[in-house]
Amino acid sequence: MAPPASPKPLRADTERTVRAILEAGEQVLSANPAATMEQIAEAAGVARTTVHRRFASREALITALAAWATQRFHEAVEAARPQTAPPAVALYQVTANVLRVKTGWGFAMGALPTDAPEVARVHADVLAQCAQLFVRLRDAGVLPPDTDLDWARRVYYALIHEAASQAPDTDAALDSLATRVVETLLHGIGTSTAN
Amino acid sequence: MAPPASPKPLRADTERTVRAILEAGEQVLSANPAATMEQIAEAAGVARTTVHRRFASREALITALAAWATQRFHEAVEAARPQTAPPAVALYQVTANVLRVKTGWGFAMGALPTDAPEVARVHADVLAQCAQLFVRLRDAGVLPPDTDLDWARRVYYALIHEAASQAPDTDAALDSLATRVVETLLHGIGTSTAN
DNA sequence: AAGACTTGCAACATCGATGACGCATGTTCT
DNA sequence: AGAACATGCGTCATCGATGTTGCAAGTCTT
Repeated sequence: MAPPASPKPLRADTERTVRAILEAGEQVLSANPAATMEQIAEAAGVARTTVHRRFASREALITALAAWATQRFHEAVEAARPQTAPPAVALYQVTANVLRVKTGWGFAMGALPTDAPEVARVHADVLAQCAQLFVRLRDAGVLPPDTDLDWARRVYYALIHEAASQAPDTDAALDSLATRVVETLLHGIGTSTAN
Repeated sequence: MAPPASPKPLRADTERTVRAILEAGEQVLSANPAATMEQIAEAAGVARTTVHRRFASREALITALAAWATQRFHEAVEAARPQTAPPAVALYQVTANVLRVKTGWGFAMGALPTDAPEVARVHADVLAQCAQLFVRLRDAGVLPPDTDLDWARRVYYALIHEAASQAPDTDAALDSLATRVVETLLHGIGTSTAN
């Protein structure tokens, strides 16, 4: 559907519209997965027919949306260099980057059993990088050797998801949130001397 | 809609059907919030018309579903005596009880901005009890004095939600899960000596 | 067993969402 | 400026989901 080299350079006009629709779609659908095309169009500031012109069907929009959101998510992870940076640093960077991007992506990531080929691949890649990062964290001694890495990853996702529910408005707030997520992930919320 | 003393004792027949529909509704809608009445009816093993006979409209079903799930949730919390039991014990008990009940209630709790009067009241009550429990945990020294109680509660919810994604089949598995949730909540997943 | 109630089935009506056009009016690119 | 393209708007067709009703067969209560 979307070859690496775009076959036709879209007109500036069109690209803006497509972006607006995708962003609005993410926004609206995350709030209500059963939202209508009209609601999405309205949120995007375009006519309903325009949405249909750009995306043949509702399903096509959903797929494109998943691909788009996944792409942005992937970029956020990549930018943290999780493979090469010191694992503790990478963990923080990934957290901050993802929190910046994820302003209500709960839809495109969670509620989407997208069976599109490309999306699944990128998604799996992100998952693998995340898993790899946790392995490095364990090997670096940040996590104990007997850590259940699957549980660790899921807790991490859950914390990020929760933290992302309040959108940070400034960079300071973003860093504050990321710090909180990492701290909670590693040390929990109890008194460190307990148990 | 549902006075404390039920005006007419339902026939055994009817009650079974209603329960089946509610359970199926919870199950199906948590998997797909946009599921049709037919899918719910099918999952409940009844005809679609029967669903409409018991619940006037789709909205009525959703509302009843919210009320029902909230009720079960409330019972699970109550049974742990969060106000009187030692806070650490209560935390564990609440966790275990909720995990037992919540086999895919992600729908009725999260995706439901139900504005029904009774539901909202019970929901608020549960929230208050949870908040109160965290206050008691803090006062008991399990949590540090400067704990952000709102963040603590949200992390707790998120962890339970995550843990509930894999339904425990035995009591042992249930306790194992509850332990894991409480441990993670208090100590995180990092090495305890770190930082 | 008899009456009251419930369920399944089939048929029907309705309504909103989806999707497709054509046309007049902007926008963009060259 | 001029060609090419995108958009908004109104219109129309279609389809699936919702909700209703009548009737025959089954289930529960007493």
